[in-house]
Amino acid sequence: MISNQEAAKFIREIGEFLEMKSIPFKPRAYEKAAEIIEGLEEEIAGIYNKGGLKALEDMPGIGVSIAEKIEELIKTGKLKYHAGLKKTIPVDLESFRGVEGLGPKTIFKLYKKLGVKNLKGLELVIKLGKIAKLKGFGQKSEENLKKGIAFVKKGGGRFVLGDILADVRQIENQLKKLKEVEKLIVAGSTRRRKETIGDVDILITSKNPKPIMDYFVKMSGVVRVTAKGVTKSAVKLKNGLDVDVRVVPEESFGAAANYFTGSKDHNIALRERAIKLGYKLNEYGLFKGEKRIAGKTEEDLYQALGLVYIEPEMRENTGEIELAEKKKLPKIIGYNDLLGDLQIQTNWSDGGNSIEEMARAAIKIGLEYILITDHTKRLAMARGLDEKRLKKQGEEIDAVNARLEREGIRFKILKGTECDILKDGSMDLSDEALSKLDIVGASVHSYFNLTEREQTERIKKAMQNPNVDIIFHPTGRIINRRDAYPVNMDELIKEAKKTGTVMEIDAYPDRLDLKDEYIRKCVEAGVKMSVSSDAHSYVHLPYLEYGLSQARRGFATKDDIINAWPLEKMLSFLKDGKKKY
DNA sequence: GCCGTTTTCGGCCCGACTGTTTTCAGTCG
Repeated sequence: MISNQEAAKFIREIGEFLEMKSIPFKPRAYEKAAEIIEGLEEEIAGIYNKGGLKALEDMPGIGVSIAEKIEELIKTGKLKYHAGLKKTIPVDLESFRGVEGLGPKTIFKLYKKLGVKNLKGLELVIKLGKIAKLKGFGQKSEENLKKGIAFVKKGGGRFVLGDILADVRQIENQLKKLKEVEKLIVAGSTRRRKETIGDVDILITSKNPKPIMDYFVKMSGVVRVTAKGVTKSAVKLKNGLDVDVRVVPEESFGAAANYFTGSKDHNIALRERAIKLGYKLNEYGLFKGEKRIAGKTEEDLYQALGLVYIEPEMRENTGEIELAEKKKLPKIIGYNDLLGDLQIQTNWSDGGNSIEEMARAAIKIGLEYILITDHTKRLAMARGLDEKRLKKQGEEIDAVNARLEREGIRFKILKGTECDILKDGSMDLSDEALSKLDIVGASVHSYFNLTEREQTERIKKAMQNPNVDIIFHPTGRIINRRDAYPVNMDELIKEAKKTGTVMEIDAYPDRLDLKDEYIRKCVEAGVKMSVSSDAHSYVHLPYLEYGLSQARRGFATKDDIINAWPLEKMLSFLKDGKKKY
């Protein structure tokens, strides 16, 4: 059966072929449809099997013509229209994907003039020095293509937010020190807190932008200047990160902030809304004819469009605009709302610090409680605890709690575990040992290659254990390194609801597991979640911020996140939830 | 090709920058 990715690829390529032929408007329609298909959570083949052509046509951006093409793809795995186009222009579009500055028109020109059909062919003609001699091309175009190819081959270049946010904040602070800089924000996917970001967009207001641009392109760490103008410059840093700076007039700051924060889909939806209301929206403001009616702040902009303010993390055009229109946007959890951290490893297993060190670090960042969750014996590599050592650890926790109390510190260390879920769904520790803990977390660390059915049953069985309170990092993915294990999340969420089990949002920067779309599903299903750092050292505690970003992207409120609740409320919720089951 | 509070035809987001041109096409966000 054809996957959403594959179907989207066919549709997108049709758009690109039509673009090569300079056919107006159709390319956009195909591109849009491809994006819709790619973004679907459900399998398109499943949608078709359930509801037929009609169900496809009912999707936004997909009409009769594209629906029929999808039908053909699902039924035959092939698409005649696509094949016909590819026959007349036999280029491997996929191979060029991601090369900067190389769009359909250029690919077409290279094919017609030089017979280039794929990336390899392009590399060859570059080597032969044929590009620069082509009409419309020059030395620079050849250089840029070369660099673009090298970059793609190096691995695409999306950065894990948590890996580069510190660098970004440093640049931010450097620029803020310039006296010409008035207002400054980091916009783009960084502001939306996407789990990975492609580049960084910085927005500045200034009456005298030239010195800012001069400074920016010479900042330490800059290896290449890709654009330098009066209002826009762009550089590449040593670590491969692209950073753009834009200078905008003060009165346009809100509109520009909105525009450069994106997402692109959110912006397009806002612009279409503006047009419907008889306005025009661009990065300089909201205009009625020639007159600017809003755009100094984002708040006034949304208001003028008849919307309540939408937090950056929610701006993905996945329903937030409709909710804002009806004033039904949820009040998402804030960055200071956590009272505890429910996943912390110590030097009892593979952590770097003692229980007391972790506790004192948590106190310092304002938390009121933590749960100690060292690994269990199956993870021998991590010096996992058996029942005996777990009992001993409990004694140490009691001792540290007593010490803190004597010092008059209001703080509680809870006894817990990150218990391995074994292959058959049973627990790595005895029920007796688990029942003595305050909170039990359970997680998968082995047999990632089970079938979806087996993996789903395995985790469901863990949820059915009356001692298990939270499923840690429920999908096991590591961003940029390892995909989630195959598992049916809808079924797990249903089972979590049924059994009163909490799902974790692991805040470790390359985990962020659950991801935003699953968080939203939990919110909708009324399944509670925890946001935890998974800290293996006290320096990891600030990772909670990334978990909160993810929770906000998933529309979670304080009410959805149990460690935003006072200790007693949280503990009694966990007890009751499992008892009912 | 898609869409609809200007609806079943006639619009489709919009501006900056680059590299090549010598007024603009292509790409990007």
